[in-house]
Amino acid sequence: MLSATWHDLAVVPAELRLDPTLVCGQAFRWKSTGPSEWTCAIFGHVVDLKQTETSVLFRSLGRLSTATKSDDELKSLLCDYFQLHVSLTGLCEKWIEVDPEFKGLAQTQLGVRILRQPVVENTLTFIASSNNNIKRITMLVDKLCKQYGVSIETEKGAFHTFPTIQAIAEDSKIEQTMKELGFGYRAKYYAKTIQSLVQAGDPDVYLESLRSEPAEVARVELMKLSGIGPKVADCILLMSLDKTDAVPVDTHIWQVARKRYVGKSIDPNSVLAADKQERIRELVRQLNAIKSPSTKAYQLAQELIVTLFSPYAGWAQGMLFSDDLVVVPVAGVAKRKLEAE
DNA sequence: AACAGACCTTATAT
DNA sequence: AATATAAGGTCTG
Repeated sequence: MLSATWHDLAVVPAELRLDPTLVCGQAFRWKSTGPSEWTCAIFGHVVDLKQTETSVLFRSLGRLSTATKSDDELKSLLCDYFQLHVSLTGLCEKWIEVDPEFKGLAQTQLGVRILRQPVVENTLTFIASSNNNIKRITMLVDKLCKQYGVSIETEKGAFHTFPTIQAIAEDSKIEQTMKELGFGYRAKYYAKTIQSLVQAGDPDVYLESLRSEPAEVARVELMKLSGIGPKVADCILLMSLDKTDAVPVDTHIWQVARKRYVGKSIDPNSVLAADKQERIRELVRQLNAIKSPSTKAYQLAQELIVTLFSPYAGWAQGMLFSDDLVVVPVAGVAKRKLEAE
């Protein structure tokens, strides 16, 4: 079989670097298939990506009969997925004006973007993320796809699509199946969430309709689903529902916020309005007073990051989070900086 | 409204 | 080698 030819996504490395973007804990299905090469079954295709010195290339290694044949259409799907209409370098410039210390991140984490992922995939994936680690989340998502997804054969082997809600719903014993796959107590969350999504009509239509709702409304709706609390809801808002100011706060981002801003004074040259500067001082004071993680502590960290980096605070969080991870090349497993220290 | 405790499973630390 | 701790939290009481 003749290999498909590469096409150019036309994006410079400063705007998109695949390696950190695809392993920084927002997407869990891209497989490293070569130096600076990544492969995943998505949009009905097995998409192959390759980072070059000047751009990112893509090609389709195979597809479902229902998927588009057009390279241009696939290209526009990928441009949308990587949200290439957003200028990351432009955002970084703004963030540095507010917080000069962001300059370091703008160098080491440049090219780390927030993806715009299919809502169903993101929702189901992040239910597996609670009280869990990236390595096992990756493994579980892979098992989910192999269990309920569709296999597409390629020259690089078989890749499985992310399953539809309907495909999972056909299983009359979801909880039992997923327990056997290793999901543990989260299996019950899935059984419940799948059930309520099916009852709501077309799950894709419903979940995507949340894109046009205000963030607060969508957040409340998401949290009605079993296994989705405030943190996971914020992940879905940010990574699927276009809420660029949604800032998922976990134990690490809370620590990062404390470490970066407690005890630091606001830069005199900051372009932030006076009332925001005052609010930040107050938030930092309160953040300093709370020594252990709690709902309140997380809310403070969240408001602090939003106040600093709005209207794309979630994107700034993405770089803060990625910075807190260090990739161990040998195992290919993401490990925490703080752990290593 | 706020706050413990429990919780599947796996890997790493002690 | 047995045991504790932590992992992108959520649910329950």
